[in-house]
Amino acid sequence: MAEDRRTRRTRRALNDALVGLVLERGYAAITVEDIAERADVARATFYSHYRDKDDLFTRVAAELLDELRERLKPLVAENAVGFTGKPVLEMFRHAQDRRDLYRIILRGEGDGKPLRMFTEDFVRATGLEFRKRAELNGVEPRLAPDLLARVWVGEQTAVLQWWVEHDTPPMPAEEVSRMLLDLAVHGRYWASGFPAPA
Amino acid sequence: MAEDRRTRRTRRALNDALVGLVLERGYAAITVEDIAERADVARATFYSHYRDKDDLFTRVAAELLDELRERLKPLVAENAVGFTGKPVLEMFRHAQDRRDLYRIILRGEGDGKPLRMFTEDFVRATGLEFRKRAELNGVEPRLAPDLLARVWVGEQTAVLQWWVEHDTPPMPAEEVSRMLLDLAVHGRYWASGFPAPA
DNA sequence: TAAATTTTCAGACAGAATGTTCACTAACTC
DNA sequence: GAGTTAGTGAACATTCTGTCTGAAAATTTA
Repeated sequence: MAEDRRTRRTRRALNDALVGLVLERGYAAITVEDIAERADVARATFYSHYRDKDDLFTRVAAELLDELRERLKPLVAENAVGFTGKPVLEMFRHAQDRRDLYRIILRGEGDGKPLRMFTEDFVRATGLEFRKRAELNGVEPRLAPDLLARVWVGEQTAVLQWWVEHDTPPMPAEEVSRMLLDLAVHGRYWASGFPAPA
Repeated sequence: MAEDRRTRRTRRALNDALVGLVLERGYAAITVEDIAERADVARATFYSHYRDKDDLFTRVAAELLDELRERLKPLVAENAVGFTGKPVLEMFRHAQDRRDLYRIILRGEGDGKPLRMFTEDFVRATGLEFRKRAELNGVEPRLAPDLLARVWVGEQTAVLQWWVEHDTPPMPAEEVSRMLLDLAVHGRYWASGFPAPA
């Protein structure tokens, strides 16, 4: 028995209503009533699907994360040797496709809970990757992989946020991900045009 | 006429109560009643000082920012030529002194509003600094200063958050700020132990 | 110290949003 | 077409909000 068409429809409508409203008015300013109204659904129906506003937002964010993981999976497996920009680029593309949702999550709406989910997940995966890579290539990291992962994730989310907040993209996904990679590889002196010190 | 001692006392009590409660239960879970109770103040008194919960949090965060700016001021003026780690170190020290407040802000409590204030302010100052420095030294940035500022702020806040979330600091302020600086200067290949590619 | 000013207090109030329940109707699956 | 499941709308108690009292307490000022 496949999922009932009605539940699919109302869930979808509620998800969309949430994202739209949060984008317009901010998470704190909207009520369950508002969401139900925009979705054209009775308020009681909302509660038969989600415990509360938070529950809805959390699930929407979790689904986005699943979607992202799914898109990244084939790319991370492939390049276990060196750093390539492929996963980074794919994330920017994903953000382009689902810009509204990325926006509100990266803004820290919902008391930052969805953003924390996103970040923590990201840090975990990155840290793992860094450690694996160091071991595989027999190199000794000069900095703790955990710290390195935080920094890398921090950079990426900062730029991602900046990028999605523009109504019209300030540069294509390819360009911004290339810049980010160059910066990570060469460091800030390189990027700012200064000659590197001793 | 100096400020009435009573207002100083109750404001202080309300500020502390807010920070403590948010740390324990999260911003969304606490009510004005809770804050007033912990501060041992009538609820009506709360409203004679602040418009609502948000207003209180916003002002507390703004005061922290002022405090930080005050501590940073002498350090940024002095080193207009090269990059030194002094302002970074000072920020970590400030975070150490006011750890609880830093924690809740960096967690994105209060729908991320205080965090956005923090970040935006930081980005603005950093961007300005970058531009000034490039001009002063007659170098041509390879990346837009704005983007560079975002990245730098993203790195710093990510590490800062990681650092304050430990009950006992994982490393002293001096060490973490030095690491961060090394990383920014030399880039990720250097940090991870890989030989830099062409 | 006394008078004048300001702040705090406790309680009451209407309004808004929450989360639950229920009997009924509509839509869907098989 | 029969049987099952989901959505409806209305009602309900509860909680929190923000505002407003008049009286009591603490403070500043003279």
